[in-house]
Amino acid sequence: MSTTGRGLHGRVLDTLGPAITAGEYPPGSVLRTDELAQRFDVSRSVMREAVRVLESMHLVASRRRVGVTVLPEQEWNVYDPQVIRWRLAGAARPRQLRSLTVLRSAVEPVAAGLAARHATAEQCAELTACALGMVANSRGHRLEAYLFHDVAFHRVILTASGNEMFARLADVVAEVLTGRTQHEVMFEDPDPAAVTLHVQVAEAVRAGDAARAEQLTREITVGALQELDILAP
Amino acid sequence: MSTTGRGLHGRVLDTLGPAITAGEYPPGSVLRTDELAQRFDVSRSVMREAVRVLESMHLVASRRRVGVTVLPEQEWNVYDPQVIRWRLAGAARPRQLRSLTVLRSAVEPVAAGLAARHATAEQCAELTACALGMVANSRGHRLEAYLFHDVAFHRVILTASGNEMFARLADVVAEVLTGRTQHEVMFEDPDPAAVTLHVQVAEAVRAGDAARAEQLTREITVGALQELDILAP
DNA sequence: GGAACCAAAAAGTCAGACTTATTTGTCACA
DNA sequence: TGTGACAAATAAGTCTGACTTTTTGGTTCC
Repeated sequence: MSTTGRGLHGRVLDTLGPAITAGEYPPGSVLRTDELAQRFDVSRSVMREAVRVLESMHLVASRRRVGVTVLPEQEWNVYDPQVIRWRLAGAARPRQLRSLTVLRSAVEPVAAGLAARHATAEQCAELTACALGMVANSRGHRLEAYLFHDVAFHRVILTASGNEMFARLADVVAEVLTGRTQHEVMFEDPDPAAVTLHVQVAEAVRAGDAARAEQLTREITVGALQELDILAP
Repeated sequence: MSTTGRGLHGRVLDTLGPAITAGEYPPGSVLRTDELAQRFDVSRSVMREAVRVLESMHLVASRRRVGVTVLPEQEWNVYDPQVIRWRLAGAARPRQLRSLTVLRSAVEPVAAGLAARHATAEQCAELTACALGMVANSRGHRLEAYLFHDVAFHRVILTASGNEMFARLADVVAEVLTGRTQHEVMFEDPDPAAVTLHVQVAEAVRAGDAARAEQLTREITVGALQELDILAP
């Protein structure tokens, strides 16, 4: 499913990346390239490539005569899909899921508003199809099929916004939605109110009603926040 | 000021990164590692490290027997600070500035709302100081000092939100604000209404009035959108 | 006690030989 | 004529060993 895997250096990253993002090496820890190369049984060149990638993610900094230093969390490129995946796979998963859901609550309503202005006829059709698919699978433990349409729905919204920054969050949102279904609400049918909201958003986008699309999407994301007990008291 | 520079591979990236993000090599273009190494007069190991970094940014994909293929724009990690810097430095600057401003308009109001709930007394004080600094430099062509406080203001809002994803956008917002001043409005004094809004946001955050902080910040970002002729008709 | 100097350590760089996967082209066979 | 298997070419991938450069920390001398 996930990650690079391509090449030896990718194999090393699959182990080292999750370890670092899991906080296994506290910030300030010093690693030595040669020792790592030995530990992973690869040549120094391969290990150097792996370190370079970690460095470009700001997970570590390499300094002469010192070694490879693990950087504090606030330095990390937390928008790097790879980093996000590593963190979602580790103990930081709940916190990562929360921060991503808050990000969603900021981005998706605005994206929906823009989609209402910029969506093509084709995108409107696809959006409606997704909403209908959600309705059709909203009862009777058809969570897998429901999730499929839910993910597709949000992906269309984000790409139809016409903003590349929003569009690039589609994969992240997909993983949040998938993760939520697979952990919290796995056994219950989805909230009927949420399903209705999706249908209404599709309508609003089709009608070109930006304000309404934004407001309705805001209600959807508020629901997502409440699921995680992130409330506005 | 900017970029890595550290090491030979960094030097290579300083040239290759901007070239690729500028679209100098159309998507699908094939580069060969050996040829690049020759062109930049570095060893293959160094060039491989550079390619690995570009690969982790999803700017290129390396495949055996084929070469290093330039990926289409929609694959790029557009949230990577390095990529953002490269694009801001090139011909794509206006478009990049626009998409980032739209992102700001989505994120900052929500961040301000969260800041109103989570900001410490110290952060509130700093925010007020920033707002006052803006007022003090809002007249008489003191744009540099004004910008300094403006940048600091937005940085405090984003970090005080308590959300790591928002906090990591502080540098990006800083560059947008700086870029805007250095190009568009360089010679005019800032809009008095905008200055007032900043003061009011600081007040709202201090008072813990999340809804008001969010609404006022929304007005600020709407102004930023209007400056770039991104309107809501 | 401070400044200059020296030695060690670890990353950085390079060159060359070798391996492996993938593509493309060719040839034989149906 | 089309199709499948096989062979050759190609470029990335890997490994090794020697060398360079920077930085740090200690030591010595004034």
